[in-house]
Amino acid sequence: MEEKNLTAAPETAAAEAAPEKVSRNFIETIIDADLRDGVYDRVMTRFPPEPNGYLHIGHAKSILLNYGLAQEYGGKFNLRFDDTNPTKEKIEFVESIIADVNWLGADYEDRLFYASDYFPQMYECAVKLIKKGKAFVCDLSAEEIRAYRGTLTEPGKESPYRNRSVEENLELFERMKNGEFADGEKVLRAKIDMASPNINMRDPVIYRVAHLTHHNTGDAWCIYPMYDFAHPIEDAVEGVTHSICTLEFEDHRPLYNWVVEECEFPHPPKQIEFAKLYLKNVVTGKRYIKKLVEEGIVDGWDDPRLVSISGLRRRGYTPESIRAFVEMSGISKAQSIAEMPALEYCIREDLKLKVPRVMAVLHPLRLVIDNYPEGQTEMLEASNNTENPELGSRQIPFSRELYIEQEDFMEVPVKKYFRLFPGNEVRLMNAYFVTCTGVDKDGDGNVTCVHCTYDPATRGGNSDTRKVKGTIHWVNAPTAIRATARLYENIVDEEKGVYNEDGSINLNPNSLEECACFVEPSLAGAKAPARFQFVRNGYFCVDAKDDAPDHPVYNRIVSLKSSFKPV
RNA sequence: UGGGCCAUCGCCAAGCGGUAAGGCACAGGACUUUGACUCCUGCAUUCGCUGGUUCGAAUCCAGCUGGCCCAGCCA
Repeated sequence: MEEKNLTAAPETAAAEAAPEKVSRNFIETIIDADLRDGVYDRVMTRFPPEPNGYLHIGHAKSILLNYGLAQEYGGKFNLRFDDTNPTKEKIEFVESIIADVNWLGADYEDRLFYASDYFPQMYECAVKLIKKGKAFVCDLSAEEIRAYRGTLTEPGKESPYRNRSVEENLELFERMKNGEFADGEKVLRAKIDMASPNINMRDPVIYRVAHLTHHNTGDAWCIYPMYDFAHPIEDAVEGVTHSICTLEFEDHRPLYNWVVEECEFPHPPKQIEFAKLYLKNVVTGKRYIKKLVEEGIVDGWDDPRLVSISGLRRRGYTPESIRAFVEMSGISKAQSIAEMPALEYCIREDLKLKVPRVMAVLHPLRLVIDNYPEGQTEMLEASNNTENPELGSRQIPFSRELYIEQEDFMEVPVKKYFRLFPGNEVRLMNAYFVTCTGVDKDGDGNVTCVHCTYDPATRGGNSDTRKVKGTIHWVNAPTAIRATARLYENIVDEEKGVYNEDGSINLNPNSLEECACFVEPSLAGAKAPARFQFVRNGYFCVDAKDDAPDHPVYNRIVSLKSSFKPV
């Protein structure tokens, strides 16, 4: 006890001086040990997408994890397209992936690679295996191979072609390369163990014939390596030290290690698996999103309701907020599902001090200040961000006619309502105290206009004599800019989960509300990706796709939190 | 019922034999020219279960239970 306290004191002092110490994740623990034990003397990671679709939030975790690790250890990070299967890959996807990785800020410097650029090395590795008697050309059909593979509980049977001579295998493999065989006619297989309890080790196919034009290598090849053979070679060739992938590849690790060992790479990379990032009540499946796009339910792969990187970008999320979310979510091997409120917290937190806070009225209601001089307009000063003075202030016009939010007026107030209602006084933010004196109604009894009187002594929103409980925002009617605000909600109906019983997506019919709104004149000319807080409403950004000079369009990134819940 | 992996608060997640960090969410309260922000306060006598080892176990051992992944010439 005594002794512990004596030693604890200086440690505590040191800990206070040092930046806050966050616990290390299991991958960092492994890398620390590797560096300490001299297994590696540097760190190189990589993000290896197949260019067969768009990236989503789950990929962001992998990108930022790999990039972050390289940064942390003063190492290198590569972007590499794992393009070994031309049937699924398109240049369109390589372009979108590059754009997304760049936007996220994962800097691969000049190290943008294509697995297909290593086809010659891979071919040489295959020849080497054949010469070592570790690979053979197999004539079995796909169906036969499947049948010979055995099952999860029964061992497989060896291929009748397993014991071909090295010479014959060499000749046949070369003829495969030369295009003498049709697709599916022959494959090259690793010779490992048909009785292995790990099915990946039962003489896996490592090369197949495919007479196809590849987006990068054109018609140079008609044989293509399989992932399990290609990937370890890609990593080894680039000098990757820690090859980080997701959990479903755990069973492939023995094969990964077999390949690097049999191909005799001097500094073999190490595969480490972590759990993917899933989000609750979110659609990430390619074929589901494809369907939503095709049916016109969403506006393309970058629809702001999707969690594709491009969708998040268009929605107004910042790379910083996504990085914060990924860091907040942590790295482990436990299958996990994060919740949207955590992501929303991250973007609010990021934008809080960074963006101007301005006034916009989403659902307008006219307000007339009857005792304000007709035809007069005055300019009032408003802070751009009350929590960050560096953002300065601006002048906003004020006159007799304004718009306020429909929600901010109730003819018959509910309990604890401290906004505008007949007889009540509120503050118009940055302007004056006003008291509601009455309303105008249309033939159906709907309130069309609220009448108030103002107190000239409260200019700027201050009073020496009294306080008001409510402060509401407004825009000056004559100078307001008409705009469209898109209010997004989850595209999935969260009450019932993502999928219906028939497997279709359980859509939220209210996932998009388009408002004809008014914004204050200071927003004139704002261009994407400009972001703002619309005070009391949420964070918004200029839509990158549909915004036009004569018709501004704003996307709601995220609403503000609210503890006001009328019964 | 072969193999691999996982199991700590509603959701993430530290912890690595010395007596349960932190974040999100949530609930109170203070403050407030945003019912926001900020600030306080609360939120696992307990770590899937059952035994065992130990002075001491979330941490070690054994058995069980539950979940995820694998039988593409996809990645």
